[in-house]
Amino acid sequence: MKTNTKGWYRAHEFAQLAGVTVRTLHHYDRIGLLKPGTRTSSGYRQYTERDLARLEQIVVLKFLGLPLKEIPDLLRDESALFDALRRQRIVLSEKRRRLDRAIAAIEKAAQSLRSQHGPDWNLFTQIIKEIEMQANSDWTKEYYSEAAQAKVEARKHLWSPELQERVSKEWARLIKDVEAVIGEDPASEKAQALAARWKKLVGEFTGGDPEIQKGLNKMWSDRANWPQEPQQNFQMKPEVQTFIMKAMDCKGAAR
Amino acid sequence: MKTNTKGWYRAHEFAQLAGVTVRTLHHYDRIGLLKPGTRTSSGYRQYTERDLARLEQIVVLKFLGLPLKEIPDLLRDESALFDALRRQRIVLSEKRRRLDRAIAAIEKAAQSLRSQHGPDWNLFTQIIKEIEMQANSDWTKEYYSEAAQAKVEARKHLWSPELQERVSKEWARLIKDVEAVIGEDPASEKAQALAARWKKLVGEFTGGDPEIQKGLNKMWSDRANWPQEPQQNFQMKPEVQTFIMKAMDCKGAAR
DNA sequence: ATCCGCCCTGACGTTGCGTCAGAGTCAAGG
DNA sequence: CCTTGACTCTGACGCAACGTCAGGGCGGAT
Repeated sequence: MKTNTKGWYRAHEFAQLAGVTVRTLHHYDRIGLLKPGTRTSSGYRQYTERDLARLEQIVVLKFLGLPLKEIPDLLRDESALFDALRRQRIVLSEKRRRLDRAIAAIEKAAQSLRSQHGPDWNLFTQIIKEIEMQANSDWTKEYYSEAAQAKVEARKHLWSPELQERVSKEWARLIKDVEAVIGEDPASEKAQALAARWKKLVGEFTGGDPEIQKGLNKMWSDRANWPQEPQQNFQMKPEVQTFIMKAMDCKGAAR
Repeated sequence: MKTNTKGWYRAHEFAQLAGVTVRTLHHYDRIGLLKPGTRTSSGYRQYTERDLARLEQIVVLKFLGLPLKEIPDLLRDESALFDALRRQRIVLSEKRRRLDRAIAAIEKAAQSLRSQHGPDWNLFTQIIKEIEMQANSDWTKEYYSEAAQAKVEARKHLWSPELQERVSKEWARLIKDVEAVIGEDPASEKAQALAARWKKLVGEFTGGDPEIQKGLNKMWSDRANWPQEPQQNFQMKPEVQTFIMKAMDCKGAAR
């Protein structure tokens, strides 16, 4: 270990070794991500070889787009790390798809604008809006934070085909059942039973993650179709949705 | 124009029409990007059909990754818009390349980790660092803001081969000349003449853009090699750089 | 009259540092 | 010994584009 003649690094050299700035080191220190083991009597940070190893790991994970506040956990728990990497791969692919769409939009627009003599905003807007629509058909984008999106994506892959099969069938039956009693009192026992089934299914689908459920509810609150993800289409009439919402509200109020 | 029975939209409906949130409208109002023409006596925003058209344009440009604060200019000046779109395409491609690298990193790492029985941080770190290096060989990333990067990229394409040829030759000569007088007084006339030539060349290379120059200086201040962009290598000894910096400082002080 | 839904204006939170400002420290040169 | 000059430290504000309360009005329907 040629840790320099002193046996430790000062901020500037340490930062250069890892290709970051001194400010970054201060930041990491403050948020507790990387604290130098010791300080001099005058308060100078003393970084060691071990700190360098950790910093390099941090830099790598940051490069992969992982948020700083998750990194401590990931460095402590290997399985969490692998999990995060799997999720992150999916997130990154999705980001790339979005970028591709944006690039395609620019190119298409530029093309049509060159062929015209002047700029045609209508055409321009239309072209890009079309491509935007494609993006929006990816429903998670609208209702989930990036972190939650990752979770959703991760869950998708945890889903065994059988589980998918079962849930989708149950959902179809449930929707049918609801349609049958749609005129009745949302506070009736029948309706309440349906609401309970509904809640349970949502729980299975979301894996009990409150963040994912929140997004789902948000979606239902202004759209009435289910994501057409695998092959199934859980489209339901607005009344079905309204009814269930009411029934669940009753329950909440009756609590 | 079926602008609703009232002839104008309230925040919520207007927002839904354009696929944004009310908060977004407030934001755009505050920053002056999109102000409703009128307000009711009680302060309610009244959006018109024309506002909708503008908002749609804004949404499109935002989708393409353009910063909000540039959008007003772009909507006013068509040539500026085209220019921005050209630059943005380059920026987006570059972003995509970075994403690709990150994805490749994860996949490579995952692969090698699967073949091992346990996780091997060294290997892992190494793999990703390699890929990171590729990214860093793209020098602009380290010293320019995204906006400035776009400008740099744009300039690259404006560079005629002859201009490139000329500048690179001049630069080589200049470096040689500086090496010859390196022991002398940075305030001497000779040195000052060289500093002037230096400044002029930097001006030609950067197109006079202060932001690009700033990045260049930043780079010089902690590294002493020129980007090996086209084929040329403008590597110079640290002393050369130090000397020129001093000479330029003298001039600044003598002002 | 009242209720529900929508509207308003602050104002703080987020992410990862950049960028001063003001002040102390350390090693070398005069 | 004192002065530089190169580093170091700790705040604290800035940025991009809103999200998310909090606290308090408006408007139309019942």
